Amino acid sequence: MDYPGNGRRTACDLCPLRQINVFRKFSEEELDFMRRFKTGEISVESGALILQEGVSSNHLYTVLSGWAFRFNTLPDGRRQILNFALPGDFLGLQSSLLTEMNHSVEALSTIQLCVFSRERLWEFYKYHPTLSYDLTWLAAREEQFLDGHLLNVGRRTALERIAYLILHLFARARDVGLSSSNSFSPPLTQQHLADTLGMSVVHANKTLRRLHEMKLVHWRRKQLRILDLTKLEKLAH
Amino acid sequence: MDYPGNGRRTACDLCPLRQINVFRKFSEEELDFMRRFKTGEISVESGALILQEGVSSNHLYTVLSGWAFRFNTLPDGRRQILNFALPGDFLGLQSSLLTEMNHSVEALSTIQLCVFSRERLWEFYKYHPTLSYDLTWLAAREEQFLDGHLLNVGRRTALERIAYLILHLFARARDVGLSSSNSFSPPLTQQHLADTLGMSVVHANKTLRRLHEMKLVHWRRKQLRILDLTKLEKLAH
DNA sequence: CGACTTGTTGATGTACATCAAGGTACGTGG
DNA sequence: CCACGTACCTTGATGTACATCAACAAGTCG
Repeated sequence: MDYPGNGRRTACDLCPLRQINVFRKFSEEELDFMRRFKTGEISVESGALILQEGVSSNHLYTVLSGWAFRFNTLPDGRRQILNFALPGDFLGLQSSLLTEMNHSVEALSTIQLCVFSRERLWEFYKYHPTLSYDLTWLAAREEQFLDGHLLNVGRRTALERIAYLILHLFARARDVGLSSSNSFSPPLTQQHLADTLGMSVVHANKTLRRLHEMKLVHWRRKQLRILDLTKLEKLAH
Repeated sequence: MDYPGNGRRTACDLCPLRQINVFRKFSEEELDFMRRFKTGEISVESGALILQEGVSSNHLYTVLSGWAFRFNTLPDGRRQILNFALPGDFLGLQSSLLTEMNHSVEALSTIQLCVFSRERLWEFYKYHPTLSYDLTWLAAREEQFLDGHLLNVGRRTALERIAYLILHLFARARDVGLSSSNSFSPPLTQQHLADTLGMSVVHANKTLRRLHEMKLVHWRRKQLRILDLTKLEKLAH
């Protein structure tokens, strides 16, 4: 494969993210294209919907700052959180490629988004193979995350599940520079935790408390400190 | 979006699949490219591994006939089935785009595969935007399936989970012409069922039995007949 | 040569004790 | 006020253990 640099990349590089060494450098031509592709920026308040199931949005987004989560609900209200979106993540690709979205996206904090026109996605593929390759790369990575979460809720015990999720979130936060050496600030309630891991809030609370007593983590007031990374990793397998 | 025909497509169209109306028609040029991209065909016996976690394969596959499943395991042997592969599905895209596979793929029946060279995937993007668009489309669809499965194991009851999975498999089999009006033949054991839905075999058996008693399905000897589609759909939400 | 046992294997069915997880309810605390 | 904490009882799910059943292969006998 003669594609240059097989590391992490994103599609948005006119934004603050350019500084972060996580993403590859774009060529002048690509940057120029991205500038024209971009239609604006918006800010969404915590708790507000960014994308809604069933609705086919005309927009594509990348996250500039803040957190969001993708989720799905059953008619009776049961909710499953599918994954979290952090700076550099793409939102709404599904509704652009497939006929309609089958999940919603809600902001977890105030979130800054870069807006792209969905209609011009095809130009991506037509004129910019490197950028479209990146897009598929992002889709494949998201798939990998989902594989991990499915294994997590399907086959791990409650304690292991929380450990795994904490490590996943920590790694993701670290990758975009949102963590110090052993702590970060996921804007999650225990309800979010429960809905991500497929359990009730009560049980999530009890289990998290247990992790607390084991002195592996310290999670209070939206601040999460990892006290024993090695043991936590061993617990999560 | 001026991309022609926004329906279902696959990347492989030199193969028997061309007949199936599920896939869009390829242009002569695309067909020619695909012919050169293809490096051969192989047949894999039921139970054998097609791709293995951690190993970075040099091959990409499309399924010509037969069933397979993607799965992940924990060090102690607990297994989670992530999804099933049917004719027309792509296998091994992750290992081509990302540094390594984080799941394995095993044949559920004798399976015929079309083999492509992983090294030349980049040519896809460089010279054939329509085909690379298709590839991203497939990745997005797989992501949608995974979203559905995650909601399933995370938030549905055991009974609902089985109902949902049966409907999912039925729809997929129907789409590639592997079903009659109300029955098909998924080559699954109850162990596969349990590992897909995140439950024990015993519980899968009891719950399936309950679905049987409710006269919604009839599943014996690898033959699955749906007796009451409407009720089954209502149960699965 | 074909039909009839027998043994083996892998999948399925079922019972029981145990345990993990759920739901309601009501507390505290920032 | 909303998120977190915790107690209580209930229910859903697990694991072990063992019985059954169909499929297949090999050997036996009419």
